[in-house]
Amino acid sequence: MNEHLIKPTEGEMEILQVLWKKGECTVREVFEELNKKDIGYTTILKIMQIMHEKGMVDRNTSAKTHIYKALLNKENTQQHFLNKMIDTVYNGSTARLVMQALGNKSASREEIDLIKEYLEKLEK
Amino acid sequence: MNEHLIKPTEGEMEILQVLWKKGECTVREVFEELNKKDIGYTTILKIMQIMHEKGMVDRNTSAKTHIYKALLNKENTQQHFLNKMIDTVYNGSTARLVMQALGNKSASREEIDLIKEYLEKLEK
DNA sequence: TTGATTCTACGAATTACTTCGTACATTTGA
DNA sequence: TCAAATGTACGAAGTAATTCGTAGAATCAA
Repeated sequence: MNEHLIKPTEGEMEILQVLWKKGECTVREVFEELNKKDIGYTTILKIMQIMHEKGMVDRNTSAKTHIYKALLNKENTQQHFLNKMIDTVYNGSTARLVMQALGNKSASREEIDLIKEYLEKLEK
Repeated sequence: MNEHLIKPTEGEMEILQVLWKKGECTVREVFEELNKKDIGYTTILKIMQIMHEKGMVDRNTSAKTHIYKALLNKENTQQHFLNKMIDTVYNGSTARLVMQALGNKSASREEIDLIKEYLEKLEK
């Protein structure tokens, strides 16, 4: 797999999130999902066209309004970013990353329980 | 604190890693530490100069060879990247990130034990 | 002392992402 | 039917990071 296929930019990543969540989308749907930021419709369109050129998304152009679909696998893509981050930000230490993630306020009680369960399963 | 102060680029991050690890460094030391990649000496120099303009590093210019030192706090900076990643890559779920990190081959037995200990401590 | 080395500074080229205006086609609905 | 709305395509400008060549100063070593 080509490198660039699994290296979406930040903007591409936001669009991928929407595609992963909703399955298939028009540009307008993505635009509306993201419209917290003030960013133009044609900007989203352009990025999605570029993603198509790069092979990150598939699109159905049989109707006037094109329907887009992610071609990148969510888990692989996340893993890619995770590995890169462990490498460049945590100097290769998964444990450092995990502990920092757990230590911050963003990990709730439920999340921590979830993780403990997961660890028990990993044991076996 | 200005936004850009805690948003090093990828290249800047690699240099910060070295500065955090070694404390104080000349450009040449950073260059040598990173020289796995084939990247020129003046490139590193330039980035470090830009980091200085941005206020990310301090430098002592009393001698011909300048000595650089990180001004960014390691933990804050890592936290910043982590939060951003949880947000843009894991849709806000810390647990998803942690479990994926634990599930991959990069988490060794020892690292997992370390994390379990850490969780026990968190309990109290 | 003087030639080689090492260093900084500067500037320019390159690359890549983002952003949006505009043109033009299609669809819709009054 | 025809004006408004909605859509795509295209190109160009803006922004930021990376890369390195070259010039000139300082240092070093024979």
